[in-house]
Amino acid sequence: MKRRSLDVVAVQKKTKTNLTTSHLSDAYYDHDCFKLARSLLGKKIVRKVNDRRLACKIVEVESYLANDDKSSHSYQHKKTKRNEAMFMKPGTLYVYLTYGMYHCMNISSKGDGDAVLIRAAEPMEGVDLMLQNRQRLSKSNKLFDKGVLCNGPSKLCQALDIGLKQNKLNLCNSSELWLEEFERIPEDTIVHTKRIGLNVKRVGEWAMKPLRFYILGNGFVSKKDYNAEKEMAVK
DNA sequence: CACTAGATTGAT
DNA sequence: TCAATCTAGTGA
Repeated sequence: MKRRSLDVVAVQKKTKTNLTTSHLSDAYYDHDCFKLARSLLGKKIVRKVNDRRLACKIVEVESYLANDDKSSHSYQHKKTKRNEAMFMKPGTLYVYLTYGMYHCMNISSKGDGDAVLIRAAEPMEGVDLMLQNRQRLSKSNKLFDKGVLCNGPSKLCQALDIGLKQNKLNLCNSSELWLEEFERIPEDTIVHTKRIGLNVKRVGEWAMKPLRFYILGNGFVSKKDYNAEKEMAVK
């Protein structure tokens, strides 16, 4: 009896050690929503299913704020059953169902109710399995290629098989989903532009705010803003 | 309770 | 340009 409990402790210690070497830490996520959003670009999302490792590089994100941002689920810090994860500690995953059939994944940042939507990623590891997931979860009969695997928030969730089961998951200590350091993205190669899919009539000025960030020149972004890119070239 | 619109995707 | 598909949010 005594012997067995010691073994359990040993296993836990070993797991913890492994986690600290690869997982981005609590401290990493504890930054305001703008700063975290931009720093997420170039990081690697790692998903483990049935001992298979899937991974992709984050190339596009958006910030959603809890104050006056009418487009945010946490608008005016309103907490509901759906958006609870946005108010949990930085590094908590917020997954929600949209249009009755798709999922989107966000990461809670510092700031009560603020979160970052992961909009697109570049497939890196386990591409075959990601293709299978997409093929299985989408209704399409067509065969997908690598280019359209993760170039949208719900496509990404399909490719990584992320749904409501993963809502409220802690990215700092989960063995099924976490972030790793990967590539440093220089500030001057980050495009700042308005967010996608917002109803201007309903959201007002917040629909125009530059709260979408993506890696300049990356081919796995969901939608490029050539005007914003041109503006950058001038500077 | 009835009704509406949505942080999307894929087909026409 | 439009349908799929369903729930949170709103208002009676």
